[in-house]
Amino acid sequence: MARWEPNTRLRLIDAAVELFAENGYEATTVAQIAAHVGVSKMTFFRHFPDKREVLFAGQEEQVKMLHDAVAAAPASATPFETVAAAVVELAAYFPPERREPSARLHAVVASHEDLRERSAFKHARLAQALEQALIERAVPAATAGLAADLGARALREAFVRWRSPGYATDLTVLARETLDEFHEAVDLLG
Amino acid sequence: MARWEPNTRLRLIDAAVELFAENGYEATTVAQIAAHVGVSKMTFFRHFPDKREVLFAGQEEQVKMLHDAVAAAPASATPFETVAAAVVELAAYFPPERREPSARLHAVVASHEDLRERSAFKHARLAQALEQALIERAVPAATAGLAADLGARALREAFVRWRSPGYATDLTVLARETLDEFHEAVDLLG
DNA sequence: TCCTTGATGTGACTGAGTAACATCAAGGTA
DNA sequence: TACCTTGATGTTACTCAGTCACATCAAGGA
Repeated sequence: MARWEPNTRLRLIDAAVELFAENGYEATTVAQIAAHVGVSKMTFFRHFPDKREVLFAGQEEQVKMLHDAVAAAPASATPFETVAAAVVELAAYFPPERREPSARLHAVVASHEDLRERSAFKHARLAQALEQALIERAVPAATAGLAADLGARALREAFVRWRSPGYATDLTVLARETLDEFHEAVDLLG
Repeated sequence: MARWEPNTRLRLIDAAVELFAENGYEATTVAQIAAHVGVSKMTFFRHFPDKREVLFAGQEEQVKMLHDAVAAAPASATPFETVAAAVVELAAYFPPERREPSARLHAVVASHEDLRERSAFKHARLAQALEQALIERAVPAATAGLAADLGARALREAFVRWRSPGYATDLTVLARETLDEFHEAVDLLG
Protein backbone atom coordinates (compact mmCIF):
# COMPACT_ATOMS: atom_id res chain seq x y z
CA MET A 1 0.00 0.00 0.00
CA ALA A 2 2.92 2.34 -0.71
CA ARG A 3 1.15 3.84 -3.65
CA TRP A 4 0.71 7.11 -1.79
CA GLU A 5 3.04 9.07 0.46
CA PRO A 6 2.72 7.83 4.05
CA ASN A 7 1.55 9.82 7.08
CA THR A 8 -1.16 11.55 5.11
CA ARG A 9 -2.87 12.60 8.33
CA LEU A 10 0.19 14.28 9.80
CA ARG A 11 1.07 15.96 6.55
CA LEU A 12 -2.45 17.36 6.33
CA ILE A 13 -2.11 18.80 9.83
CA ASP A 14 1.23 20.42 9.04
CA ALA A 15 -0.05 21.85 5.77
CA ALA A 16 -3.14 23.23 7.47
CA VAL A 17 -1.20 24.99 10.22
CA GLU A 18 1.23 26.40 7.69
CA LEU A 19 -1.42 27.65 5.28
CA PHE A 20 -3.67 29.01 8.01
CA ALA A 21 -0.73 30.89 9.52
CA GLU A 22 0.33 32.20 6.14
CA ASN A 23 -2.95 33.15 4.48
CA GLY A 24 -5.49 33.09 7.29
CA TYR A 25 -8.03 30.48 8.33
CA GLU A 26 -10.95 31.73 6.24
CA ALA A 27 -8.93 32.45 3.14
CA THR A 28 -7.55 28.91 3.13
CA THR A 29 -9.85 26.31 1.60
CA VAL A 30 -9.84 22.63 2.41
CA ALA A 31 -9.10 21.94 -1.23
CA GLN A 32 -5.93 24.03 -0.96
CA ILE A 33 -4.74 22.10 2.09
CA ALA A 34 -5.40 18.82 0.32
CA ALA A 35 -3.68 19.96 -2.87
CA HIS A 36 -0.66 21.09 -0.83
CA VAL A 37 -0.27 17.49 0.29
CA GLY A 38 -1.05 16.04 -3.13
CA VAL A 39 -4.34 14.55 -2.11
CA SER A 40 -8.02 15.17 -2.85
CA LYS A 41 -10.56 17.10 -0.77
CA MET A 42 -12.40 13.89 0.06
CA THR A 43 -9.30 12.46 1.67
CA PHE A 44 -9.13 15.43 4.02
CA PHE A 45 -12.66 14.74 5.22
CA ARG A 46 -11.87 11.06 5.62
CA HIS A 47 -9.22 12.04 8.16
CA PHE A 48 -11.03 14.92 9.90
CA PRO A 49 -14.75 15.42 10.41
CA ASP A 50 -14.53 19.10 9.54
CA LYS A 51 -12.12 21.88 8.66
CA ARG A 52 -11.59 23.07 12.27
CA GLU A 53 -10.85 19.65 13.66
CA VAL A 54 -7.53 19.38 11.83
CA LEU A 55 -6.12 21.73 14.47
CA PHE A 56 -7.32 19.65 17.42
CA ALA A 57 -6.16 16.18 16.50
CA GLY A 58 -5.04 14.13 19.44
CA GLN A 59 -7.36 15.76 21.95
CA GLU A 60 -9.19 12.51 22.57
CA GLU A 61 -5.96 10.89 23.69
CA GLN A 62 -5.56 13.65 26.25
CA VAL A 63 -9.08 13.10 27.48
CA LYS A 64 -8.41 9.41 27.93
CA MET A 65 -5.09 10.11 29.62
CA LEU A 66 -6.65 12.44 32.15
CA HIS A 67 -9.39 9.97 32.92
CA ASP A 68 -6.94 7.11 33.41
CA ALA A 69 -4.62 9.22 35.54
CA VAL A 70 -7.45 10.15 37.87
CA ALA A 71 -8.52 6.54 38.11
CA ALA A 72 -4.96 5.47 38.92
CA ALA A 73 -4.52 7.86 41.85
CA PRO A 74 -4.15 6.28 45.30
CA ALA A 75 -7.37 5.95 47.26
CA SER A 76 -6.01 8.23 49.95
CA ALA A 77 -5.53 11.17 47.58
CA THR A 78 -7.84 14.15 47.99
CA PRO A 79 -9.81 15.39 44.95
CA PHE A 80 -7.34 18.23 44.51
CA GLU A 81 -4.31 15.97 44.72
CA THR A 82 -5.90 13.54 42.30
CA VAL A 83 -6.64 16.21 39.72
CA ALA A 84 -3.28 17.87 40.19
CA ALA A 85 -1.43 14.64 39.55
CA ALA A 86 -3.43 14.02 36.39
CA VAL A 87 -2.81 17.54 35.09
CA VAL A 88 0.91 17.32 35.71
CA GLU A 89 1.01 13.95 34.00
CA LEU A 90 -0.66 15.46 30.96
CA ALA A 91 1.75 18.39 31.04
CA ALA A 92 4.62 15.92 30.83
CA TYR A 93 3.55 15.12 27.28
CA PHE A 94 4.63 18.60 26.25
CA PRO A 95 8.41 18.80 26.48
CA PRO A 96 10.20 22.06 25.67
CA GLU A 97 10.61 21.01 22.01
CA ARG A 98 6.86 21.21 21.60
CA ARG A 99 6.69 24.76 22.84
CA GLU A 100 7.26 26.55 19.56
CA PRO A 101 4.91 24.35 17.52
CA SER A 102 2.29 24.70 20.24
CA ALA A 103 2.64 28.44 20.18
CA ARG A 104 2.21 28.55 16.42
CA LEU A 105 -0.85 26.35 16.65
CA HIS A 106 -2.33 28.51 19.37
CA ALA A 107 -1.76 31.67 17.38
CA VAL A 108 -3.83 30.21 14.56
CA VAL A 109 -6.60 29.08 16.90
CA ALA A 110 -6.73 32.49 18.55
CA SER A 111 -7.06 34.20 15.20
CA HIS A 112 -10.60 33.10 14.38
CA GLU A 113 -13.83 32.92 16.34
CA ASP A 114 -14.84 29.54 14.94
CA LEU A 115 -11.58 28.11 16.20
CA ARG A 116 -11.83 29.74 19.60
CA GLU A 117 -15.27 28.21 19.88
CA ARG A 118 -13.98 24.74 19.09
CA SER A 119 -11.16 25.32 21.54
CA ALA A 120 -13.63 26.18 24.30
CA PHE A 121 -15.52 23.00 23.50
CA LYS A 122 -12.36 20.94 23.80
CA HIS A 123 -11.51 22.63 27.08
CA ALA A 124 -14.94 21.74 28.42
CA ARG A 125 -14.31 18.19 27.27
CA LEU A 126 -11.14 17.98 29.37
CA ALA A 127 -12.97 19.28 32.44
CA GLN A 128 -15.76 16.80 31.80
CA ALA A 129 -13.26 13.93 31.66
CA LEU A 130 -11.79 14.94 35.00
CA GLU A 131 -15.21 15.34 36.55
CA GLN A 132 -16.45 11.99 35.31
CA ALA A 133 -13.36 10.17 36.53
CA LEU A 134 -13.67 11.78 39.96
CA ILE A 135 -17.30 10.76 40.23
CA GLU A 136 -16.26 7.20 39.45
CA ARG A 137 -13.96 7.49 42.48
CA ALA A 138 -17.05 8.27 44.56
CA VAL A 139 -16.18 11.94 44.91
CA PRO A 140 -19.42 13.88 45.50
CA ALA A 141 -20.73 15.47 42.31
CA ALA A 142 -20.36 19.09 43.40
CA THR A 143 -16.80 18.58 44.61
CA ALA A 144 -15.92 16.68 41.46
CA GLY A 145 -17.18 19.51 39.29
CA LEU A 146 -15.24 22.15 41.16
CA ALA A 147 -12.05 20.12 41.21
CA ALA A 148 -12.39 19.45 37.48
CA ASP A 149 -12.88 23.14 36.72
CA LEU A 150 -9.90 24.02 38.87
CA GLY A 151 -7.68 21.48 37.15
CA ALA A 152 -8.74 22.45 33.65
CA ARG A 153 -8.31 26.13 34.38
CA ALA A 154 -4.88 25.61 35.92
CA LEU A 155 -3.82 23.60 32.89
CA ARG A 156 -4.98 26.33 30.55
CA GLU A 157 -3.17 29.00 32.54
CA ALA A 158 -0.02 26.88 32.55
CA PHE A 159 -0.20 26.72 28.74
CA VAL A 160 -0.63 30.48 28.57
CA ARG A 161 2.50 30.99 30.65
CA TRP A 162 4.39 28.33 28.73
CA ARG A 163 3.90 30.33 25.57
CA SER A 164 4.84 33.61 27.25
CA PRO A 165 8.39 34.88 27.61
CA GLY A 166 9.77 35.04 31.13
CA TYR A 167 8.40 31.72 32.34
CA ALA A 168 9.90 28.28 32.68
CA THR A 169 10.00 26.14 29.55
CA ASP A 170 9.07 23.02 31.51
CA LEU A 171 5.31 22.76 31.38
CA THR A 172 5.12 20.38 34.34
CA VAL A 173 6.77 23.01 36.52
CA LEU A 174 4.31 25.62 35.34
CA ALA A 175 1.42 23.23 35.86
CA ARG A 176 2.44 22.59 39.45
CA GLU A 177 2.80 26.31 40.05
CA THR A 178 -0.60 27.22 38.66
CA LEU A 179 -2.23 24.30 40.47
CA ASP A 180 -0.74 25.49 43.75
CA GLU A 181 -1.79 29.06 43.07
CA PHE A 182 -5.37 28.02 42.42
CA HIS A 183 -5.27 25.73 45.45
CA GLU A 184 -4.34 28.65 47.65
CA ALA A 185 -6.89 30.88 45.93
CA VAL A 186 -9.62 28.52 47.07
CA ASP A 187 -9.30 29.91 50.58
CA LEU A 188 -9.94 33.43 49.32
CA LEU A 189 -13.38 32.68 47.91
CA GLY A 190 -15.04 33.65 51.19
CA MET B 1 -42.73 51.01 7.71
CA ALA B 2 -45.64 48.67 8.35
CA ARG B 3 -45.18 47.04 5.01
CA TRP B 4 -44.03 43.84 6.68
CA GLU B 5 -45.22 41.99 9.73
CA PRO B 6 -43.51 43.36 12.84
CA ASN B 7 -41.22 41.50 15.25
CA THR B 8 -39.49 39.67 12.46
CA ARG B 9 -36.67 38.72 14.77
CA LEU B 10 -38.89 37.14 17.41
CA ARG B 11 -40.96 35.35 14.83
CA LEU B 12 -37.81 33.89 13.30
CA ILE B 13 -36.74 32.61 16.70
CA ASP B 14 -40.11 30.99 17.34
CA ALA B 15 -40.22 29.44 13.92
CA ALA B 16 -36.70 28.08 14.29
CA VAL B 17 -37.39 26.44 17.64
CA GLU B 18 -40.61 24.97 16.34
CA LEU B 19 -39.14 23.59 13.12
CA PHE B 20 -35.97 22.30 14.79
CA ALA B 21 -38.08 20.51 17.40
CA GLU B 22 -40.39 19.08 14.78
CA ASN B 23 -38.02 18.05 12.01
CA GLY B 24 -34.58 18.18 13.56
CA TYR B 25 -31.85 20.79 13.41
CA GLU B 26 -30.01 19.45 10.40
CA ALA B 27 -33.08 18.64 8.39
CA THR B 28 -34.36 22.19 8.79
CA THR B 29 -32.86 24.72 6.39
CA VAL B 30 -32.56 28.41 7.01
CA ALA B 31 -34.68 28.97 3.90
CA GLN B 32 -37.49 26.94 5.50
CA ILE B 33 -37.38 28.99 8.68
CA ALA B 34 -37.48 32.19 6.67
CA ALA B 35 -40.32 30.94 4.48
CA HIS B 36 -42.28 29.92 7.59
CA VAL B 37 -42.20 33.57 8.62
CA GLY B 38 -42.86 34.87 5.12
CA VAL B 39 -39.42 36.34 4.68
CA SER B 40 -36.34 35.63 2.59
CA LYS B 41 -33.18 33.77 3.57
CA MET B 42 -31.18 36.98 3.45
CA THR B 43 -33.40 38.52 6.10
CA PHE B 44 -32.60 35.66 8.46
CA PHE B 45 -28.89 36.35 8.14
CA ARG B 46 -29.48 40.06 8.64
CA HIS B 47 -30.89 39.21 12.07
CA PHE B 48 -28.53 36.38 13.08
CA PRO B 49 -24.91 35.86 12.10
CA ASP B 50 -25.43 32.14 11.55
CA LYS B 51 -27.99 29.36 11.79
CA ARG B 52 -27.04 28.32 15.36
CA GLU B 53 -27.20 31.78 16.80
CA VAL B 54 -30.96 32.02 16.43
CA LEU B 55 -31.21 29.77 19.48
CA PHE B 56 -28.95 31.92 21.64
CA ALA B 57 -30.40 35.39 21.15
CA GLY B 58 -30.28 37.53 24.23
CA GLN B 59 -27.15 35.94 25.66
CA GLU B 60 -25.25 39.19 25.45
CA GLU B 61 -27.80 40.86 27.69
CA GLN B 62 -27.15 38.18 30.28
CA VAL B 63 -23.43 38.73 30.00
CA LYS B 64 -23.88 42.43 30.58
CA MET B 65 -26.28 41.82 33.46
CA LEU B 66 -23.83 39.53 35.24
CA HIS B 67 -21.03 42.00 34.81
CA ASP B 68 -23.11 44.89 36.15
CA ALA B 69 -24.41 42.86 39.07
CA VAL B 70 -20.88 41.98 40.12
CA ALA B 71 -19.82 45.59 39.82
CA ALA B 72 -22.78 46.69 41.94
CA ALA B 73 -22.03 44.38 44.88
CA PRO B 74 -21.03 46.06 48.15
CA ALA B 75 -17.33 46.42 48.66
CA SER B 76 -17.50 44.24 51.75
CA ALA B 77 -18.84 41.23 49.85
CA THR B 78 -16.53 38.25 49.40
CA PRO B 79 -15.92 36.93 45.88
CA PHE B 80 -18.34 34.08 46.51
CA GLU B 81 -21.06 36.37 47.82
CA THR B 82 -20.55 38.72 44.90
CA VAL B 83 -20.87 35.98 42.33
CA ALA B 84 -23.77 34.36 44.13
CA ALA B 85 -25.74 37.59 44.17
CA ALA B 86 -25.13 38.11 40.45
CA VAL B 87 -26.18 34.56 39.60
CA VAL B 88 -29.36 34.82 41.64
CA GLU B 89 -30.15 38.12 39.99
CA LEU B 90 -29.80 36.52 36.59
CA ALA B 91 -31.97 33.62 37.69
CA ALA B 92 -34.71 36.10 38.57
CA TYR B 93 -35.11 36.80 34.86
CA PHE B 94 -36.50 33.30 34.43
CA PRO B 95 -39.88 33.15 36.14
CA PRO B 96 -41.85 29.87 36.20
CA GLU B 97 -43.66 30.82 32.97
CA ARG B 98 -40.37 30.59 31.12
CA ARG B 99 -39.71 27.06 32.31
CA GLU B 100 -41.51 25.18 29.55
CA PRO B 101 -40.14 27.33 26.70
CA SER B 102 -36.66 27.04 28.18
CA ALA B 103 -36.99 23.29 28.39
CA ARG B 104 -38.08 23.06 24.76
CA LEU B 105 -35.18 25.25 23.71
CA HIS B 106 -32.72 23.17 25.70
CA ALA B 107 -34.03 19.96 24.19
CA VAL B 108 -33.24 21.31 20.75
CA VAL B 109 -29.78 22.49 21.78
CA ALA B 110 -28.99 19.13 23.36
CA SER B 111 -30.00 17.30 20.20
CA HIS B 112 -27.08 18.35 18.02
CA GLU B 113 -23.33 18.57 18.54
CA ASP B 114 -22.98 21.90 16.74
CA LEU B 115 -25.48 23.40 19.14
CA ARG B 116 -23.90 21.87 22.22
CA GLU B 117 -20.63 23.38 21.06
CA ARG B 118 -22.16 26.83 20.71
CA SER B 119 -23.78 26.36 24.12
CA ALA B 120 -20.42 25.55 25.71
CA PHE B 121 -19.02 28.69 24.14
CA LYS B 122 -21.82 30.78 25.58
CA HIS B 123 -21.30 29.18 28.98
CA ALA B 124 -17.63 30.09 28.84
CA ARG B 125 -18.69 33.61 27.92
CA LEU B 126 -20.77 33.90 31.10
CA ALA B 127 -17.88 32.68 33.23
CA GLN B 128 -15.59 35.11 31.48
CA ALA B 129 -17.94 38.00 32.26
CA LEU B 130 -17.99 37.08 35.94
CA GLU B 131 -14.22 36.71 36.03
CA GLN B 132 -13.59 40.02 34.32
CA ALA B 133 -15.98 41.88 36.59
CA LEU B 134 -14.33 40.36 39.67
CA ILE B 135 -10.90 41.36 38.47
CA GLU B 136 -12.17 44.91 38.06
CA ARG B 137 -13.12 44.71 41.73
CA ALA B 138 -9.45 43.98 42.47
CA VAL B 139 -10.09 40.32 43.24
CA PRO B 140 -6.87 38.38 42.58
CA ALA B 141 -6.91 36.69 39.18
CA ALA B 142 -6.80 33.12 40.43
CA THR B 143 -9.59 33.69 42.91
CA ALA B 144 -11.65 35.50 40.30
CA GLY B 145 -11.32 32.59 37.90
CA LEU B 146 -12.36 30.02 40.46
CA ALA B 147 -15.29 32.08 41.69
CA ALA B 148 -16.43 32.65 38.10
CA ASP B 149 -16.26 28.93 37.32
CA LEU B 150 -18.15 28.14 40.50
CA GLY B 151 -20.89 30.63 39.70
CA ALA B 152 -21.28 29.57 36.09
CA ARG B 153 -21.38 25.91 37.05
CA ALA B 154 -23.92 26.50 39.80
CA LEU B 155 -26.09 28.43 37.37
CA ARG B 156 -25.94 25.63 34.85
CA GLU B 157 -26.80 23.02 37.46
CA ALA B 158 -29.70 25.17 38.63
CA PHE B 159 -31.04 25.22 35.07
CA VAL B 160 -30.69 21.45 34.86
CA ARG B 161 -32.76 21.03 38.00
CA TRP B 162 -35.26 23.64 36.93
CA ARG B 163 -36.05 21.56 33.88
CA SER B 164 -36.22 18.33 35.88
CA PRO B 165 -39.35 17.09 37.65
CA GLY B 166 -39.24 17.02 41.44
CA TYR B 167 -37.53 20.38 41.89
CA ALA B 168 -38.80 23.83 42.70
CA THR B 169 -40.12 25.89 39.79
CA ASP B 170 -38.52 29.06 41.13
CA LEU B 171 -35.09 29.29 39.55
CA THR B 172 -33.78 31.75 42.12
CA VAL B 173 -34.44 29.19 44.85
CA LEU B 174 -32.61 26.53 42.88
CA ALA B 175 -29.76 28.91 42.15
CA ARG B 176 -29.29 29.65 45.82
CA GLU B 177 -29.38 25.95 46.62
CA THR B 178 -26.79 24.98 44.04
CA LEU B 179 -24.59 27.93 44.98
CA ASP B 180 -24.65 26.85 48.61
CA GLU B 181 -23.94 23.26 47.67
CA PHE B 182 -20.92 24.26 45.65
CA HIS B 183 -19.83 26.63 48.39
CA GLU B 184 -19.80 23.77 50.88
CA ALA B 185 -18.13 21.49 48.37
CA VAL B 186 -15.17 23.86 48.27
CA ASP B 187 -14.10 22.58 51.67
CA LEU B 188 -13.98 19.01 50.36
CA LEU B 189 -11.37 19.68 47.70
CA GLY B 190 -8.55 18.76 50.07
C1' DT C 1 -5.05 -16.74 -10.60
C1' DC C 2 -8.58 -14.92 -7.88
C1' DC C 3 -10.35 -12.26 -4.14
C1' DT C 4 -10.52 -9.26 -0.39
C1' DT C 5 -9.16 -5.11 1.85
C1' DG C 6 -8.15 -0.35 2.43
C1' DA C 7 -7.03 4.00 1.15
C1' DT C 8 -7.90 6.95 -2.38
C1' DG C 9 -10.16 9.58 -6.48
C1' DT C 10 -14.25 11.64 -9.27
C1' DG C 11 -18.32 14.02 -10.00
C1' DA C 12 -22.47 15.62 -8.59
C1' DC C 13 -25.05 17.37 -5.09
C1' DT C 14 -27.12 20.19 -0.80
C1' DG C 15 -27.03 23.97 2.09
C1' DA C 16 -24.65 27.77 4.84
C1' DG C 17 -23.16 32.19 4.31
C1' DT C 18 -21.79 36.49 1.42
C1' DA C 19 -22.12 40.32 -1.85
C1' DA C 20 -24.01 43.60 -5.23
C1' DC C 21 -27.76 45.72 -6.56
C1' DA C 22 -32.84 46.66 -6.74
C1' DT C 23 -37.25 47.77 -4.38
C1' DC C 24 -40.50 50.25 -1.85
C1' DA C 25 -43.02 52.38 2.00
C1' DA C 26 -42.55 55.91 5.76
C1' DG C 27 -41.63 60.37 6.90
C1' DG C 28 -39.55 64.60 6.45
C1' DT C 29 -38.27 68.78 3.37
C1' DA C 30 -38.56 72.22 -0.34
C1' DT D 1 -47.29 68.39 -4.44
C1' DA D 2 -42.88 66.92 -5.71
C1' DC D 3 -38.56 65.35 -3.98
C1' DC D 4 -35.34 62.92 -1.06
C1' DT D 5 -33.53 60.12 2.54
C1' DT D 6 -33.75 56.10 5.36
C1' DG D 7 -34.29 51.35 6.58
C1' DA D 8 -35.76 46.96 6.07
C1' DT D 9 -36.36 43.86 2.65
C1' DG D 10 -35.93 41.04 -1.89
C1' DT D 11 -33.20 38.91 -5.98
C1' DT D 12 -29.61 36.77 -8.06
C1' DA D 13 -25.45 34.80 -8.27
C1' DC D 14 -21.60 33.13 -6.13
C1' DT D 15 -17.98 30.41 -2.97
C1' DC D 16 -17.07 26.80 -0.15
C1' DA D 17 -17.91 23.17 3.55
C1' DG D 18 -19.42 18.74 3.79
C1' DT D 19 -21.84 14.36 1.84
C1' DC D 20 -22.75 10.51 -1.23
C1' DA D 21 -22.46 6.92 -4.71
C1' DC D 22 -19.45 4.78 -7.33
C1' DA D 23 -14.91 3.76 -9.43
C1' DT D 24 -9.90 2.68 -8.96
C1' DC D 25 -5.94 0.24 -7.81
C1' DA D 26 -2.06 -1.78 -5.15
C1' DA D 27 -0.98 -5.12 -1.40
C1' DG D 28 -1.35 -9.47 0.32
C1' DG D 29 -3.35 -13.76 1.13
C1' DA D 30 -6.06 -18.25 -0.50
